[in-house]
Formats: sequence, structure tokens, C-alpha cells
Amino acid sequence: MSEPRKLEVLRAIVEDYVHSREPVGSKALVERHHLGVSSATIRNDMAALEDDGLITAPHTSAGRIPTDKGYRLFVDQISAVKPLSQAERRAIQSLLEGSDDLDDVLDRTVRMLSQLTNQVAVVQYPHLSRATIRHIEFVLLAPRQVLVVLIATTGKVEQRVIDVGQDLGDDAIAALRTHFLGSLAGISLSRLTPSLPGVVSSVSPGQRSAAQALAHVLETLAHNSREERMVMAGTANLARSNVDFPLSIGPVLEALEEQVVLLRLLSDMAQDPRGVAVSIGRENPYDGLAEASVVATGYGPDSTAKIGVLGPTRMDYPTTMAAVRAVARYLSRILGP
Amino acid sequence: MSEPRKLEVLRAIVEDYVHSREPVGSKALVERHHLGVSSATIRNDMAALEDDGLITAPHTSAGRIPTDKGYRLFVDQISAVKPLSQAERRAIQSLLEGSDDLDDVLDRTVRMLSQLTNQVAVVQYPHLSRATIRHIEFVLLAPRQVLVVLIATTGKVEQRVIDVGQDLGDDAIAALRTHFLGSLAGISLSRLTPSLPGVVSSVSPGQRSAAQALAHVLETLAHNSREERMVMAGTANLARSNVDFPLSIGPVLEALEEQVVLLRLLSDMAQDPRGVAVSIGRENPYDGLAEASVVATGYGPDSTAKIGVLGPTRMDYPTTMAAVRAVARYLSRILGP
DNA sequence: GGTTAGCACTCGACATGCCTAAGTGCTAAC
DNA sequence: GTTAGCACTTAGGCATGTCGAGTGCTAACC
Repeated sequence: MSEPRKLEVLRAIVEDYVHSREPVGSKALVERHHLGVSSATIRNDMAALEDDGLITAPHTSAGRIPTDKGYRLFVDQISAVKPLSQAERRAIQSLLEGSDDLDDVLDRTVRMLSQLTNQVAVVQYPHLSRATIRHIEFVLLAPRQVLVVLIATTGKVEQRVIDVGQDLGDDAIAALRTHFLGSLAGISLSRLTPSLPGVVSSVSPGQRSAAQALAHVLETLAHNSREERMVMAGTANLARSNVDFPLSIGPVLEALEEQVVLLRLLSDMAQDPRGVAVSIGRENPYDGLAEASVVATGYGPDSTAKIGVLGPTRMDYPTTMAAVRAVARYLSRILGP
Repeated sequence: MSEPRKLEVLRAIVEDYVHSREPVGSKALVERHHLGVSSATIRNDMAALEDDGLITAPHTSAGRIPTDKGYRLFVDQISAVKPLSQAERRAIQSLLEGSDDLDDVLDRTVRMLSQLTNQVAVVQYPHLSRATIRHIEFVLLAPRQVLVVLIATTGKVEQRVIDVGQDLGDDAIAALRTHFLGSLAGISLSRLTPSLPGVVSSVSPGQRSAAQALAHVLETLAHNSREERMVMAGTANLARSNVDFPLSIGPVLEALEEQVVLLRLLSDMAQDPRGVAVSIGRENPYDGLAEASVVATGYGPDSTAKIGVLGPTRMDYPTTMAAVRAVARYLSRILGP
């Protein structure tokens, strides 16, 4: 039994199953692909593949379907990433150009990716760490309530309202703003935390506690807030592939809503040499996503923020991987160096 | 045939059907409710209700289920809004307190409402129109790219990056900022538009076109942007009530993603005297939502922003209406006067 | 040794027919 | 206006039979 042909058979099974959604049998296989051998031979190969745990039969006398392990082998060794069509490339380019607003760009990107792949698409907000502080604004909303705004050079704006714990007047807040801004303008967000204690300690004691609260918020804004969010599109595609999630799409929707889960999953995924990371079925630890695969990659200056799609394990991996990679590249380009 | 009993029968049918999800027959009706008459009498009443188009039979020899019109009558005339339990009230209160960030509050609110009702919950960002301008910031990102930030007194922040069409230096942008801020600080967002031409025309001719672009963005930020967004939670609940959307939940998910549709629907809904608006099934014009009902109400100072839930027409209206109303009240209170 | 043909066997999918329970509509009596 | 009774309809469950796709195995073949 030749090893190359065995892999060829696996490839054929994956492709046919992805295409037809039905277990594929030995006879159909020799008909659709010109493998040059008879169905009996294929049967032997299939038995071997089943022993290896790469395919499985839903029941006796049905065809075989790939297992998670089978998809994994397919993705890693067999498939070639299918390049996008010229039309698709043009569509991406034209849709993504013509807007500068970050929210808007991400929104368009994710819709585009979802249409391209017919799956759910997600994109994480870009990380801020390489940006530097452009401006800080404190706005007094009530005697103790302050709106804190942090503006970074990348064009990102974070804001939050806090209770500073003591009454402050307009003058006091203006003084604090000048003080913070003078000390912090121009430094990078990643170096914000070490700078804050110095700034706070040089504030007059009467406003020390307020300054402390403000510093804490600034730190939070710089690190946690926005980049922990994501934009999503195409959840309706889940319903269309109803059949692919045998139980219900409920758990999948739950996982999608619990963004923390998705974010961890995205960042835990190891990057493939081809630049795309793939998580197949139970490879990810979340029960709700046991029947789902995620194809993702990084984008932006240092590829820390993620973009990807989520769909049933029975997914057209080569095309999806190509789409994710292409969209990520365009997105990186749009967002600038 | 007594008219009051007919309504009583309709009420019983709605309640039983909502409870059991199965067509309800005359016999089961007299057993579960003590109507004081025999099943034959009920049959006569049911025939009359069917003539009125309030109930319908899926097939001969099955029980009856309410029509959209039947639900409407039920909601308008028969049902009493069911007050929330003490525990529920406490849960709402404790969950919503303890956070000042608007995004955070809306997020918690919508999750809470979705859990309370077991449906999809949506909330629209509060309107800005009553707020006044607190601060305007222009940040030069590149020679022609400017980040425009608009901070309102309500604690809301809007931002966008634009291309001003001409090269500007740091000095020029600072001058523009001072000029805009001096003329506009303190005016209400709703009066922003009429003020802008004057501001632009008093800018030196060399920067006129840039000022024009900036003014245009400010106008957009003040009116359109954020309040046209919404937060959503509980889409997984749709999947659980799979049975209730006979075809597929796909179209519903699509409608939910196309937020424009939802926003229009929410604002078009007429408020009920009891303070909650209800749209039942095909009463709303969107095909994807033909099997869905929306229960919504306004919140905030002048009740212009909406909050509501969406679920199958077969929904527990009294409880849902109570939940929506209660959560809207707490939310209004949290957001302040 | 790998490949092939042939054959018995398994099992899901589908159709058919039958039966029961639920429920209706109608009529005649109260 | 209400009720009892009865004939009628129909979905759904169940048993049965048939068909076809597909497998696994063995023996023959190159």
C-alpha cells in the first residue's frame, strides 16, 4: 500500500465531504477523482486511514468522514492555500479604502471577511502598546465625577468616567490636567505604568488621592480596555450551516458572546509557518466550540491583534485560510506602518 | 355566548400555549382552568374566536394557537403586567450599581435583561442632543490627517479621523482648535449645526477648507454616530427556542446584525399607555422578523433612546413587559437626571 | 506484495399500512 | 345559551418490508 496514495485518498475524502456534506464512500471516490485504482484498493486504504484515526464511519455501511485529526493532517501537510480570485482582491481593496475611522474600518473588514468565507468573522481591536500618548483630558462632570480621556497617536481614544473620591473644582481639575499632560505627553503607552508614581507623588497632598485615582484609570485605559474588545459579523451564517452543528448552534453563540473565551483562544493559537493559525474542533478547550474550527492570524505592526473566522470543522480550509491571510494583509496596510 | 368568557378563553389559550408550546384543545382547557362550563361550550367559543381571526388551528383535529391578532388583543386588553419578584429587583439594582462607565453600564444592563427574559436583549446608546459641548480636540496624526474628538458634558466621547485635504502644521491645528473651542464650548449639541457656518467663515482663508472639513465631522459626530449603535446580548437564547422559529433563526440573526433595521423598528414602535411598546409578528414590516415579537420602551431623560427584547411571538408578554419596564427605570436612574 | 473481483452482510432511509388519541363540528335535547 | 353525544378528521407512533450504498473479507491475479 503506497503511502502517497493514502494521503491522496485522505485529501479526496476531505474535499468531497466539505463539498457534499455527506459521508463519502469508496466507489464515489474513484469516480470523482481519477486515482487509477479500483474501489477495493481504496477500501483497503480507507481501512488503514481509519486505523490511524484520521477518518471515521458514522455507522456501518456509510461512507467515511474526516476526524479532527484528519483535518489537522490535511491542513498541515496536504492542502495548498488557494489564492483569491482577482475579483475578490479588488473587492477587498476597494471596500477597505475610503475610510479612516478605526471603528469603521474594522466593521467593514469583518463584514467583508464574513462574506468572503460564509462564516462568522471576528477582529480584535489593535493593540495600543506601541503608540504614544498624544493628549490627556479630564472633564469635571459633577463635583466628584471626572471623565478621563486618553488620546494616543495611533488615533485611538479611550475614555471612562470615575469617582475621584473628593470634591474638586474646575481650577483643581485643570491644574491636574496640566500636570499630568506635562509629565506624560509623548511617552509610549507601554512605559506609562512606571511613570505614574512619580507624577502622582509630585501632586500637592490635598489632591493626592484624586490624582491616584486618575492615574489608576489612565493605566487601565492604556492597557486593558479597548484591545480586549472585538467586532464580529456573519453570525447568521451559523444558522445556514445548521446541519453542521448537530446539537444546536446555541453553545457556539454563547461562546461568541463571551468574548473573553474567544480572545484567549485567538491569542493562544500557535502561528503556522504559512502565517495562519488553525484550531480544529476539540483542539480548543471550550466545549461549546467542540464542533467548530477557527482560522486566525495576526495583523498590524507587530501582528499582536488578531483577525479570524469561525465555522464548522467541516470547512473549506484552503480558501478560508487564503481569505483570512489576504484580508489581514490589506488591513495591516490600511492601518499604516 | 358571553363576551367576557370569550376573552377569558382567549387568555387561557394564550397562557397555556406559551407555557406548553403545544396547540391547546377544548378539553384540556376546562381541566386546567375552572371556567365553570363544559368543553362543548368552550368549543363554541373557540369557533367564534377563530371566526374573529384571533386563534387558528394548525390542522383539523389539533388544538388552537393564537394568531398575531390574538396576541395583540391579549396584550392590549386582557393581560396584566406581572410585577417582578423581590429577588429580581434586588439583582437588577445590585448589578447595575457600582459602575460609572457608560459602555459598562449598557453592557451589564443588556445582559441582565437577556437573562431575566431568556430572550435577546438590545439597548440603544443614549441620545446626545440635550448634552452640551465640553471640549473639542484636534490631534494631528499626519500632515493631512486629523483626529477629531468631541467630548460632551454627559460623559460621552466621539472621535473620528479625517483627511482635511491640505497640509497643516502643529501651529495651524492648535489655532484651529482654539478657535473652534472658543466659539463652540458650552453650546448644546442640537444647536451645533447652525453655529458652524459662522465659525468656519471667520477662519483665515488659507485654512478655510480644512476648517470646513472639521466642521463637517463635528456635525456628524454630534448627531449620527454613537446613538445609532446598539449593544446586544443573549443571541444564544434564539437557538434554544429553535422550535419557535420554524424555518431557521438565520433571518432573525441577519436582522439583528443589520442594526439599522432594528433601530428603525424600535423608534417606530408606538408607546403603549402602560409605558411599553410591543410589536407582534407580522406587525413589523421585516420579513426576517415575521415570527418575532419586540417589546421595547424608552429610557433616559426624555425616553428617546430605546431598550427592549426580541423573541418569538410565542412569548410570555406580561413577564417580559414587566422586565423591560423595570430595567429601563433602573437604567434611567443610574444614568442620572 | 500489492491489487482486484466477487460476495455476504449490515444498516440507514424510505415507503406502506395500521392503529390510537386528540380534537373538532354538528345536531338534538335540556 | 348550554350540554351531551356522536360521526369524522388527522397527526403521530409503530411495525413491517424493501432498497441501495457501502463495508470487510477471501481468493485469485499480476
